[in-house]
Amino acid sequence: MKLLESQKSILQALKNKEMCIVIGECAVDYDGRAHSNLPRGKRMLLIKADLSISIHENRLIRPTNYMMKASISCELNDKTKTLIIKAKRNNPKETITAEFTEIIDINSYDLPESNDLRLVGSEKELNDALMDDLSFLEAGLKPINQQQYFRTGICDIIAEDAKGRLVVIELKRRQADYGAVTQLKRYAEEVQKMKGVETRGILLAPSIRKSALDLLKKYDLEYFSYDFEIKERSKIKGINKSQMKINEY
Amino acid sequence: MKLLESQKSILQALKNKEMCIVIGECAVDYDGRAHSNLPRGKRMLLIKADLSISIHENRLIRPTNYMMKASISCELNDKTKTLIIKAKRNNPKETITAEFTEIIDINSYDLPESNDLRLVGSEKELNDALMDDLSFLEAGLKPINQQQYFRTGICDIIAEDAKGRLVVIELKRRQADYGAVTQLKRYAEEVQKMKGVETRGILLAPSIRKSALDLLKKYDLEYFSYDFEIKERSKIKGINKSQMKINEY
DNA sequence: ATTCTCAGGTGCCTA
DNA sequence: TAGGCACTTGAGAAT
Repeated sequence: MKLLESQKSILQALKNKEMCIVIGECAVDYDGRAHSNLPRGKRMLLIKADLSISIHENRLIRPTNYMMKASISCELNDKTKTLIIKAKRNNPKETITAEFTEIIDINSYDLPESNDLRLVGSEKELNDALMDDLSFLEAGLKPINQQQYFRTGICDIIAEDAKGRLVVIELKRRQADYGAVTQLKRYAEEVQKMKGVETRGILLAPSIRKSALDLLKKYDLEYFSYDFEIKERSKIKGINKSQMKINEY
Repeated sequence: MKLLESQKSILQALKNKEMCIVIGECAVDYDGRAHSNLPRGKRMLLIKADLSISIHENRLIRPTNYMMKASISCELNDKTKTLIIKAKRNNPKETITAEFTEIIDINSYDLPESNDLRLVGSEKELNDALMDDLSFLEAGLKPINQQQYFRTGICDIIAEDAKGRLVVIELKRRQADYGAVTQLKRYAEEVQKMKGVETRGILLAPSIRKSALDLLKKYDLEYFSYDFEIKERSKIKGINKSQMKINEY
């Protein structure tokens, strides 16, 4: 495929905000937050309407190189007989240079930009489901706040238990790790300090890494496991407190 | 484009391990770790040689739906006059169903699978650069171990300082956050307990979030900032200890 | 196969 | 704009 013709196709696609797919032999350099080099080889370059650009090899889901909200240029180098697609941006300052020695195919498509993926089973949704009925987790538990911003982070749920103690809840949709425990610890401390009231911290997750459980115990926090299912909406099916010997409150 | 013809193209591409790009109007359902639904719309479906599959809208770098190492099938539904591409896998058990009501274009390309991206500036590389000359960080600092596996994680660097104290070093290639501090804290405690020797913990990062620095101080850990540059190899340019008032050792 | 961590993480939201 | 964090995180390395 002629390079001049290719250049015209790409510029046209950019102008029309069409999804543009370039197949060809290229070498790719990236410089910015890191530095990478991809030797000459056959790849697919993808430009989207929002000026995101990515270079895909014939493996993996993630592209080898990528940039969002790029300034994209496409120029011919008459000396080297190559077509050079450059993507640049500031903040962070970075550059992708794809030098095509051969263009195998170019296709552009007018695909309307949309954003209508409906996702069920996110943490946010589980959070809402839990807030609907906290007594499910423990009798007498009443919701106070959700997604409360602290200096040290964002606390999933704050509630009050039957004995009037504050309860900080950190919810995870998958196995809890160290991060989950240290998050909960931070929020529990924050609440304790702010309110000066005895505060419990509960980590709620489908499972927990053994070492994270050790840390949790050390911090005097509690862990409950739970199951959930996802159909039309997320639904919390059951809570199991027996995995951990908890002092009876 | 005829659906029957499309089906043949896709099956052929799968057989030949070609990168296959399908453009068309489709609705996509995902069920597995979560559940998602994408209403009918024009999109690009990408199948690669390693049987990874992804559905891209005309925006963002990441696909709306994706699966790696999938079992991919492609069948006609004569009643609904649709072409159905299904991707399945076990562990985790999940399914993507893309139902095409219209195929706009299909192209397949024989792109050899390769894996030759050379990336400079990874944390691993910076780690190696630092290990080459730890005295750069502090006079008299001697490396003992690198990437040591603990029960609680993997410690970047362990060294011994001029006074014979153990030093645990956590290195970050970008701004240090809570996670970096709690990681370091864990490893420092682990080493302290194992060896029964006074142990210092040093966090080394280009910068640190203010709240993370507060936590670090609370834990009696140290923070040094550093600059690095990435050309052929990563190189640590300088270390600045003055950002924090550190007790003189 | 599980565990663990990095990533040029990306993307979303809110103060 | 920066902070904080979820993500069907993905991807690789080590156990």
